[in-house]
Amino acid sequence: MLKRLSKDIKKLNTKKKTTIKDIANVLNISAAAVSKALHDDSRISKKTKKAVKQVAKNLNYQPNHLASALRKGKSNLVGVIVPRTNSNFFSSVIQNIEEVLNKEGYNIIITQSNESFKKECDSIDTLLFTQVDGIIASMANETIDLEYYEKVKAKGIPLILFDRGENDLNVDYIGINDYDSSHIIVKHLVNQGCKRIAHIGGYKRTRIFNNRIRGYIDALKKHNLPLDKELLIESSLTIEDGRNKMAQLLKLQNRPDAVYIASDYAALGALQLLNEQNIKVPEEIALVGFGDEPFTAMVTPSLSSINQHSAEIGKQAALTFLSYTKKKSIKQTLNKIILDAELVVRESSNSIQ
Amino acid sequence: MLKRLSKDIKKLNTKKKTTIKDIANVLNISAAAVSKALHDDSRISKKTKKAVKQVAKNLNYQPNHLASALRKGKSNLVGVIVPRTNSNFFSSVIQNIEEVLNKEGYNIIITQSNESFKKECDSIDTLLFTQVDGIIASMANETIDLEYYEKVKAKGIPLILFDRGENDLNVDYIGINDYDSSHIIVKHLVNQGCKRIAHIGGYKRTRIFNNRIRGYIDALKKHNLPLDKELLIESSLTIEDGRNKMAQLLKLQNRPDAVYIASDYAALGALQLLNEQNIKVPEEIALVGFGDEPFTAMVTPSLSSINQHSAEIGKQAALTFLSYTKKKSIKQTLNKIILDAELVVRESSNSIQ
DNA sequence: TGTATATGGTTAAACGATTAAGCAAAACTA
DNA sequence: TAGTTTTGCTTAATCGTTTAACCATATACA
Repeated sequence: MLKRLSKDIKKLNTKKKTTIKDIANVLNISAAAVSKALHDDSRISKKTKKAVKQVAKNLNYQPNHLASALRKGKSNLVGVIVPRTNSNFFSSVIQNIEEVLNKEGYNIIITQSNESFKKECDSIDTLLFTQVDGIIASMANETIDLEYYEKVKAKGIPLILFDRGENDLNVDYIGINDYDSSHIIVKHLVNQGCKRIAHIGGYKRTRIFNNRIRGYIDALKKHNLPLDKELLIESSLTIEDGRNKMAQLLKLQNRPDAVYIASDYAALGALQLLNEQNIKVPEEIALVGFGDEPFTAMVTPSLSSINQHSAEIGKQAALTFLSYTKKKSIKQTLNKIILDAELVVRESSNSIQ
Repeated sequence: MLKRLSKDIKKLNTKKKTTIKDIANVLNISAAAVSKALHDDSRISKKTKKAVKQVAKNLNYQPNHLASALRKGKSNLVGVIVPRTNSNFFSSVIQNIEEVLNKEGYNIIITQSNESFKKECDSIDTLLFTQVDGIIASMANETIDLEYYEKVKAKGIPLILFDRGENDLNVDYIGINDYDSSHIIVKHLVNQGCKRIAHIGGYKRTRIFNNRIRGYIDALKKHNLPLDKELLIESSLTIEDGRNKMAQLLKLQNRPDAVYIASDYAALGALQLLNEQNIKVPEEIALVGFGDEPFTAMVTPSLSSINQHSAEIGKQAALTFLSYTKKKSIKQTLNKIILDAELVVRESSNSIQ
């Protein structure tokens, strides 16, 4: 009796969130009925449903997501791990993932690894701790050890990789055809009359960059151009490093007449150096970047680049995750979606204007 | 009996996650004791604690975050809303928020409003639905109606705003001194000998941009410069619009000799146009941007800009949130943290080199 | 020796929503 | 009219963790 009283007092003091129980009390029905009514269960009469929804609105009822998640064993949360968010590619991918998943009642948790392996492992732990229903990730440059991702797989949580991540994990992957992209670029440059085409590529250990390098090498061969090792450089692909590696190329006795750079950011650094040194682009040296970041259209001269279809990658990644939620058994299979990339030709590689 | 059997079979089939109950069973103690042991409760002996932790490790126990969140009434999740993530400022703020909060056991959910009011409202709903313990936000350009934020306040969920968001909501705010920043910039330009200083500003309705505009006007007055309405332009501050508004300024009979632009992105657009038209920066027109994005140091000529202390803003925002978690009663008070901004002088406004 | 105080737990009730199982009343069927 | 089906709910268990309240035993103290 006393207990009940203190409880009632408590109810008066604290603006408690309304629960289905509160609704049930008002209508003198069971909480179960309320739950069912809110979910349009066929076993509840239209009249009751209407009443329940009305009261829910009046009391400003907000379902307790934690409770239903606990009961149902799923959180409706999807974790997204990206190397960084401040590139247009990743933020666009994220935006599209969010758009698709929100419609299906999922929310996303974004974490950035900042290209750090350790931070990436922490992110995975964090996401698992938060009981996400799935993880969509693009790996950090540093990541070679896949143990943490195996952990996710072992838990039976759907894992989808995009862009960075094609590897031996045997999980779904969405990305563009990096090997072909290199072919398209080299062919374009050859058509422009270039004969000494350099490549400032990413780290070979990262599969996508390795594919671009392989594509570059094979494309040279295809066009009967010799492979000059001085013209093939590994880079971290930041703006600064693009600048540095371009400086390295300029020091060569026999300079390249074109440079294909595996990232727009590095290409921007390279372009700035060329501009400063009054080296004419594309006349003296043609330039092609990768990623089609918005600024490529805005710099002078504008940068040719590869459109990675970030929106489509995001959508496909989300849809791939959703396909698992509809299956009964979660058996991860290697399911690669490889999109064709598209070369956007701009001033930096277009001499026939 | 049959029921119990089927349950046991189920246990064999599905790799069920281990719970505190499983640990309790192994050690023949109660689940409550396990819970307490894991939380280093003083009423549990060292011996038991040690045993519990050992078994937990062996069984690869991962606490069910949803269950504890439900029970404790808090999710240990903090929502972060930003206009977009693909600017260095916001991604740096986010990174620092995350760093501080992770240490205290909080995770963050990032959502981007894409400068859309509607998307921002959706984000708020989403975050409330996910039962976040707090929201740290920077408002979209569009946002004038504060009803949704009032909703957050009404629910008693700590709300902290940064950068965009100084307004009448009466909640904590962390930002830089925009008014003073304008003064610093104008003073610097005057010192460089500039006499006709233009300002491409943001939308007046957004308080921070309005403060920059007010600062600009007052600073002109202070230095006995006339205010020419033609030289004060409102802009969306994108790269494209920076270009357009600069074109507008170039059309004037009496061109400015300096332009102070309220965003580095717009400043970049302006700079590109000037470069294309071979207008010398800073000799003919000096340029100062805002935000100190990394690319300002990389463009030619490098752009002078205002350092907004993104890292510090992120840290302070996180710490402000944490201060609420330690208080008993959540009484939101207007608590502004205004950081002094810092002008980084680069080539675009430095004629005395 | 009897009482007080630690010590080291246990029990059981929550948190809020979901859901399998049950059950009464109404409606239909033959 | 008896039996079956449908309708529309209720009951009670459950998700995994936390925590207030309780209890037994050991130790301390006078």
